[in-house]
Amino acid sequence: MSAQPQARFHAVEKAAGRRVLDLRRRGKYLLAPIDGGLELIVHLGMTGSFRFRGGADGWQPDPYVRATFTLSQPADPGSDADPDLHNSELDFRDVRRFGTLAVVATGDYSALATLAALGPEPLSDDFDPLRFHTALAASRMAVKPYLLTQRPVAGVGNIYADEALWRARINPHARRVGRERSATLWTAIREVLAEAIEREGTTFRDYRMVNGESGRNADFLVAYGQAGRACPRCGTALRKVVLGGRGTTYCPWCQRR
DNA sequence: CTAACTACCTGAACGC
DNA sequence: TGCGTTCAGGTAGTTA
Repeated sequence: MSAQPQARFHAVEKAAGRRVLDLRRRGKYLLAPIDGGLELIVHLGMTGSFRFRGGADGWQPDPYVRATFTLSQPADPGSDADPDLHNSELDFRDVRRFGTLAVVATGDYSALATLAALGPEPLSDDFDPLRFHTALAASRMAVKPYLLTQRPVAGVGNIYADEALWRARINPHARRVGRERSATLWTAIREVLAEAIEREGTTFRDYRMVNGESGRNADFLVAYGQAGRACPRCGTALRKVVLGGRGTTYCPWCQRR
């Protein structure tokens, strides 16, 4: 692989020539164990995407490509790798350059504090409603910024936090969330994420699938980006505030404290 | 230790 | 048209 030296790129040159052993996801992080006892970690940040060159969408690199992975034929004949990918070039495009690439010792996430403290996978059995309530009860933060820390549950960002809190009728400023409401939020998070995944993501501008297609979830957003519109439940105008430095839209009636 | 605030980047949309 | 301001899907670093 080749990459520009960047502040948010850590030891990426160590990935060159390595074989990718696996490719997994935890929250918003992509994790690829590579040989040599190493692990390649990718975070797309706000505007990152992966694109294959020369595919059906005709993608060609532009000035926002920060790294390129050149994939080679698996040396192992028994590999399940796709031989069509031989010599393919996979670009990491990232307009705002908030994305992260890092190579670390396998499982050593000490250089990435958020990953090291990452909460359970929201759609797995590890995401337990009682433990979720315990985490919310232990935090002194407002519930929405706390969700964005990735500690109570992995993978909930600004869009899905607003959507889930609206669905659960919880005020984003709330610092105490009872057991019943925690369970409602637990369900809402799983529903909101599962529906967005079913629609292949939320595209405003930069987010793309690897084949260049947009996700279809943006048209289904009820809260995020809908300030001033009528709440679909009660008709009250949705209100936008800044909370924890992030734009936050909610229904001042349904989500009253 | 937690929580709050700032920095990091570029581009699009908006007001004048 | 042009220019300045604000905002954007996120996390890492610093400070209290």
